[in-house]
Amino acid sequence: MRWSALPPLNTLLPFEATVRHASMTAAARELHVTHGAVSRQIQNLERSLGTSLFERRTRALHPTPQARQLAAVVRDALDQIDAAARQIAPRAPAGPLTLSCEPTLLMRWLIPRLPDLAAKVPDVTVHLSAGGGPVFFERDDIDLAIRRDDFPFPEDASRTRLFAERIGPVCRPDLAARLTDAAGASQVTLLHTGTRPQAWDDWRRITGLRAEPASQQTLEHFYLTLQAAAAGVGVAIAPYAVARDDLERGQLVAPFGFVPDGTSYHLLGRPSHEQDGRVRRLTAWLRARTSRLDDDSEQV
Amino acid sequence: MRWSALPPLNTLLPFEATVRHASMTAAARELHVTHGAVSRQIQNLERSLGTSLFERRTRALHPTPQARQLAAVVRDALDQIDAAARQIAPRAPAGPLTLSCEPTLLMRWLIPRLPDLAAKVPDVTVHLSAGGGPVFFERDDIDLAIRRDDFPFPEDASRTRLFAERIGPVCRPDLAARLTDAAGASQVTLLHTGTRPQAWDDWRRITGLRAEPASQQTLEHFYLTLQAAAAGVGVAIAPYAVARDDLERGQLVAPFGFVPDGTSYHLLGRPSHEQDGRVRRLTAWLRARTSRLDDDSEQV
DNA sequence: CAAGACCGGTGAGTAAAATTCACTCATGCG
DNA sequence: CGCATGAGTGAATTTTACTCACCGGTCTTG
Repeated sequence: MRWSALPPLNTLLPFEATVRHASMTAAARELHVTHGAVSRQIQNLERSLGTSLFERRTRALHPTPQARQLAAVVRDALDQIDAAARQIAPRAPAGPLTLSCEPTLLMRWLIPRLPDLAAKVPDVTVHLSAGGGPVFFERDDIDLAIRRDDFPFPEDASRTRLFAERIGPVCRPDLAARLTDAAGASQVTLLHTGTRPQAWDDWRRITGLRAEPASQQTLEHFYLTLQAAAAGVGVAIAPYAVARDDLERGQLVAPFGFVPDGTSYHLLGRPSHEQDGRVRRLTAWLRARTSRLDDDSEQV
Repeated sequence: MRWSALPPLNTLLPFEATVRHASMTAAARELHVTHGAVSRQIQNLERSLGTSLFERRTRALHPTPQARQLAAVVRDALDQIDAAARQIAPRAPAGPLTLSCEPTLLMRWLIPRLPDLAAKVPDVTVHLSAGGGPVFFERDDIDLAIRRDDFPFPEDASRTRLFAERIGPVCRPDLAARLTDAAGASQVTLLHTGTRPQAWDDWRRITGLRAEPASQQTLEHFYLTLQAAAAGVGVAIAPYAVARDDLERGQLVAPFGFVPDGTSYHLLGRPSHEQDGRVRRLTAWLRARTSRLDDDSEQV
């Protein structure tokens, strides 16, 4: 009998986000779901209340005054619950969190974004550790690890998918023209990476494109390969995530774009830390910052 | 990043009810789910918070102080949301609600409970209408109807299951001895009911018991049949719900108990009234009052 | 002014979550 | 001791949430 008008609680988060953004699509992005999911939850809520909550225009969504008011109440109510939950949650150990990550992703993606991390999640201190392959949380004293799912993850690790791997050839802008020119393509040097020697083969298999190199060269890590590519040594094959900043700066170009190779990067964590607020905030930040990398429209 | 400690919202209602009752089983009863469902939601919540919320003793559950506090916050937060939702929900038309119901269930079950209804749901005025069979909300100006699912319900009606039909023979206490006595059983008069002529056959089929009556008699409605049984005319077959009060008063006894016949009673409503607060409150009251009728332990 | 991007709605299919069912265990009670 | 009661749980099932792929509008842009 109590709370007879209470709407389905699962509709509240999508609703609140939608009102805040005045957009279902934006809310969906924030919540890491599709716009369809938000659309349906809004419909649930409206059906439950028996009222429409938005004025639907074609490109814009206008929350009604009642919707704004309800959203404000919801925000407030959730704030209270969140605060209460925080108080109850076991005090997190104050020490820094150790995050393990592939060397190149670390150097070319994560480190340049540390200032943003420090700004957005000021209460979390992160220790960075370069590493790949199997994760041993206890042995290596690691709290979180970013890994590509090209090997089986520990059974009990918590995992959050971050973004799909997409690879593509990159080179100095002035070399790009040669690649599409049959005569020039055969005079190009292919740059291989020691830690992922099959990358070129993968790319050829996926795209069906051929590459008949004049010569080949292998460097241990992607950051070295990219360095060589930027120096004009040849054409490297690289993950989009690590090449991204160089592409934006114009130091490298990707004449063939990038294609998914079927693998994805995940954030792995100790199951016991799943409800640690710092872990949650760091996870949220990583998800937010990597969601663009997972976006096909960013295929360049 | 906001609300990083927010627990799954669906766990809040079971949690709040469990704290209030200091019992999962009681909370489950209130929410009309099994205790297992509550148990699992509590586990979800505890996992999400990373803390235990109850001290588990064998027969009793003690909410921790933190749990009490969280429950209080949750109550408060849900109150706010409920109030806001109420304000937004379209003003319900003020008129009385018309409830249609089988004549006997109306006379022998609902009418005796009207004082309780008036006490618990004071803001709802109910018009009662005796009727059975197909429901025509519009034509008959009916808002809600209680019906047994022995015929197809309207496609678009909202429906809430209330309780399982259970039938059994009833008679005056002094006649009961005869029924189990082979010689006496054949001298008994079977009382049939016009609106459900196959009830005795159903019962024989379900129980496998035989009844070789000296004579038979048919009366139109169950309330007449029960009246005759109470007068000692013979043995009636009746739904538990309508015989219940007479059994408790000792006017009738049910020497063979009651058995489910596979059908159930449902509350049907106009889909447009589903979010009407008065309909919700009336539905909640009916569910609460009929849940005992649905309880196998009440098989007498 | 057509081509494409963007937004929200939606049918169908799928994944995930909630719930039930049918048990177990532990224990207090007559 | 046998029974009743309340909670936990593995497996199955049902319900709900979500995704995917598409549609129809409309605003933008070359």
